[in-house]
Amino acid sequence: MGLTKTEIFTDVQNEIATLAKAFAHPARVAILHHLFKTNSCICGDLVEEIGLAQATISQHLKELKTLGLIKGSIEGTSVCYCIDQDKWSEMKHVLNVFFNQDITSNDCC
Amino acid sequence: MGLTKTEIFTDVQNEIATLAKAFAHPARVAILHHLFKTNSCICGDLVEEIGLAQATISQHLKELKTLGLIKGSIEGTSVCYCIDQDKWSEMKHVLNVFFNQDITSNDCC
DNA sequence: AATATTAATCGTAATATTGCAATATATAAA
DNA sequence: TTTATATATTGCAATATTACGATTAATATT
Repeated sequence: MGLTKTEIFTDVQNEIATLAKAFAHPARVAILHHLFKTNSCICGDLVEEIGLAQATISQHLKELKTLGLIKGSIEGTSVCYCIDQDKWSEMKHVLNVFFNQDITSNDCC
Repeated sequence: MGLTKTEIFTDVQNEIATLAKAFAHPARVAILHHLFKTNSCICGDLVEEIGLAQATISQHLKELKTLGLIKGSIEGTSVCYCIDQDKWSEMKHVLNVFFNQDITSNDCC
């Protein structure tokens, strides 16, 4: 099928999955890495930096933008992208709550 | 294509993407939620708990097991699954290093 | 206005993922 | 040994994702 049955899961479960999907492709991880490293707004450099076609990078940027993790502002003919710090913090919080479930659990097998 | 070009990314980038994929589907998040909540080893209850077919749950369990995040031990006819605490901690560390890149960066647009 | 530059979008091909019925396997119980 | 129970595997069908060339759109430059 390939169709996730989102309706049978909780909102939190769906949110975690949606956020995780952002990092589930190395190209998007690389884009975020680069945006952090340069600490400035990058645009077409990403195409050069990462070895993928412009259309592909643009598509990955769109996914990250749709999620709200990055934002872009037009500067002349180019677009300046950067991390959305607020959304990034929010994402970290949601995922950390999930990741830190283990603090009270024990091994059992 | 649908074929990720893993060779053009760093090992860390690929590792982050691979780990994130584990959480990129709500069914796997639900499985992990349940394994934590019961704090004991669950097997076929997951099929009942989550509303997916046995074959589907089994497939998701396999993915989590392949990644090493969970482990299963045979107990009679059933299989007892639980979180692999060591691998879980390792995963948290890798992802947190990635998530905490933001502490030194500023907004720029 | 004409041209160059940059990024988004469209269309398409190929691979991946999700889900399930059916079947296989393996152990427990009778 | 037969039967029941539980899980894994196989074989699809359908949808999603990845990637890219070509095109479009929008602004800058000349």
